[in-house]
Amino acid sequence: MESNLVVYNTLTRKKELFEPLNPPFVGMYVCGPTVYSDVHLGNCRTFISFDLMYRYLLHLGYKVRYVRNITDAGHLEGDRDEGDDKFSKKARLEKLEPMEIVQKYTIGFHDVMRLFNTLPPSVEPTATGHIAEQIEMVKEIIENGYAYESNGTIYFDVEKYSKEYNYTALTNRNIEELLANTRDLGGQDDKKGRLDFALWIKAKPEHIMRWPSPWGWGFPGWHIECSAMSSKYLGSTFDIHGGGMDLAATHHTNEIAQSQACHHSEPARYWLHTNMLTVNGTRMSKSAGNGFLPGELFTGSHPLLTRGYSPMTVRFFMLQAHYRSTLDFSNEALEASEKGFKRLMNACALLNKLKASEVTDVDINSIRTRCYEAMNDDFNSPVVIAELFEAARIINSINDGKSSVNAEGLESLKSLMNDFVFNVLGLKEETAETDDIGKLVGFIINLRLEARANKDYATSDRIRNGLQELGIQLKDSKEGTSWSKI
RNA sequence: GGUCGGAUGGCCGAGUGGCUAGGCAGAGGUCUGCAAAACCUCCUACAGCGGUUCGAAUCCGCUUCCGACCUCCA
Repeated sequence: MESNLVVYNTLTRKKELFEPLNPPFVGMYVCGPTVYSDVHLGNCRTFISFDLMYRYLLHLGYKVRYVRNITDAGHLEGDRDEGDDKFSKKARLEKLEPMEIVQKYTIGFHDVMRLFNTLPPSVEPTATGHIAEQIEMVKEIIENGYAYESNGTIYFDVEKYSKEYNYTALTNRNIEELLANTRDLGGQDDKKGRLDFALWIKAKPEHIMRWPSPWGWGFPGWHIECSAMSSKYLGSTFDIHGGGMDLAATHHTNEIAQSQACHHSEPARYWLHTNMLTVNGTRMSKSAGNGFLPGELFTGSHPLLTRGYSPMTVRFFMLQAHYRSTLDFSNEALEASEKGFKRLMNACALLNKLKASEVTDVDINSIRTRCYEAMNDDFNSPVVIAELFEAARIINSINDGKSSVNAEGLESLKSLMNDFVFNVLGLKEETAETDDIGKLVGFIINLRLEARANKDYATSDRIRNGLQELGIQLKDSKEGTSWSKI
């Protein structure tokens, strides 16, 4: 299988031709959410970005196994041995069992992902469902000499590892300086070096989420789950590993170290990182308290919003920016996206009503070519959208009788929009009109038509204005009156 | 402090050596009973200062400002 897809690889800080290990199969692992609270829009952006990539890879004909985990094991709030695990803390606050918390927010996450029209991953493994695999991996890392036990907790020995491997490959930082800082500040915990991180953590008496292990009762460190689950489902080396940029420095760096220490091979060949969603220029995050919840966005209940925006408006808004750029959130930007999205959807709807002519004076194939070029250039969805607006202009122009297409051109226009708007970008029409409403509106339109024929414009306008208030907009043209939801 | 990434027209955002996206907003026009939608036209920007070049928003250097990561976070 041949493709010209080029992706930006964080490992090399360059765009590289994407060549799967075993075409046509592609293995892609994306770090999923920690389900101890509602996902916010920043999380959603990442998953929408990877949904775009997943959809495009599928569109190109790859057989993709897309693995996205659910983190549901009790990781600590801080990096130290002190403090609660997030689930237990939340469980106490909500007076629930930790696994009730997990269930509640997992369902919430899935609901939101469905609203955003993301395709479900092929496998969605949970950390708690793979404790045995994690323990096995920790054992192997110990056997290979890259980890040590200290009071029932197992730490990864970063200093030792960094002598043989490039620990800072993803971030390009100077390991000597990092280690130097480490020793100065050392002293807390039972670690040898402060860069060392826990693979397995001994449970304190108050910890509810705990499992037996060769080192006593405990729970896995945060990073090991992704290493264990990605290698289980995708092999010790797979094609794409993705996640938010904030995970690169710590989580992904440690994942690479664990996998290398265990399997002696790079876990993934292409590391793809999505950029942050910002509010007033600052990163949206759980801890900063500036996170928008999807629900607040859809209903407009967030204090910073003047009104609500639909899931597809938000998806479209996000796809209008490249996944590696930061994207700033504002009312104005959302409003602009909402109008643009409707324009695109209206054009798609019009497409089914167009009639073919004998001649063609529009060029659809070059638009399609440019869409592929854009997607092949590191999934450049904003450029694809720009091209689709050009197609929308053509569709409207044909509808106005100012341009024409032959049957063949009309078909390629239809497949263009179907492929890119719906399949690749994953957008969908939200104003699914039921037959009943359609019949009702049709009946009212006919009544109004009679009024207009009698030049009774007062009645005609009253009907139009009334419908407008109910969210239905009438549009008069030579061919008759059409309508759409506002 | 270290590492990395930014600064694009009224706003949001692509691009990244010559052809100078796109959406929204704004102006004018066509159409229309009037609207709406649509179409056409206009508004043509790249933080500042130097340098390289026939040519730079795009490359190089400096300056200013902003952000992310280095601590849980997509």
